[in-house]
Amino acid sequence: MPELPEVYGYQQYLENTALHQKIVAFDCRDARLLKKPLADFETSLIGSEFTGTQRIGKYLFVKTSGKKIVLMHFGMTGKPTYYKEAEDRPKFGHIVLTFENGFHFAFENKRKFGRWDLVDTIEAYQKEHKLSKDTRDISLEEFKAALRNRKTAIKKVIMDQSVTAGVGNWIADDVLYQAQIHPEKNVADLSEEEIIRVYTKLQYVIETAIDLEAHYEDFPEQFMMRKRREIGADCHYTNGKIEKIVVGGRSTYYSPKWQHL
DNA sequence: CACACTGTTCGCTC
DNA sequence: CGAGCGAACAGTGT
Repeated sequence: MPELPEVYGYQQYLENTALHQKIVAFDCRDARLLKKPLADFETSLIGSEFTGTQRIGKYLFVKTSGKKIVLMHFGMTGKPTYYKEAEDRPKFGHIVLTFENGFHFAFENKRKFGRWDLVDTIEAYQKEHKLSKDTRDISLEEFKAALRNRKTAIKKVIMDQSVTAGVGNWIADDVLYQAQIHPEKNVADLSEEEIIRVYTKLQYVIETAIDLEAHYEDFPEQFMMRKRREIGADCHYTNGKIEKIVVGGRSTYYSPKWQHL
């Protein structure tokens, strides 16, 4: 599920449920979800509180009253759930915190691609992992600079978290559909005007998704989100059909009549 | 049964 | 060193 708009929602959810409460227990069923030893999480979290959040793309940093910042990455199938009764623990709630008031915060992760890490500073993490600025915060000039010297398909480049943080497979397809650019078009062959169009639609698609709380079925009809999983759907802009190809190893939906190479 | 999947990371080549 | 590429990771859903 999570691209930038979903993680934006998870951030709001966490802020509205889990801040400023003493953590009394930390339970993790599968240590593969933890990038640091379990004992480090226990030491850092038990007795502390979450105090605030900062999100960069799909990376959610949760500040604590202790020394460490918790980094939550939801992978492909993650989401948070706040609940009261122990028996309501979600089936895939592999990491669960318990607060002093008895409520729990679960990190659901069906496919176990999600991760929790402990970091000292967000800036250091960002630098070390070459994580770009959040897509909503990147300027046109910064975006242009990040594209310079790249020589591969535009879709791969906008999905690169070191170029702009937050774009995933679905958003990328919609951005290029709205910008009328073929997903396999080489970045080096894009005109200045096309780059501006990509930047503008990147902001547009993400703001639309945030406004609609990432409920893609509620998107206006002209969005590619509405056509996914429906091969051969009608293109909104032409009398052509939507086709599915593979770009950078990911399923890619586009309209050949609308998006030319 | 076979295949697809909203993401990241690693190892390899150039 | 850094870009590009493909595989690997894990488990569920169809």
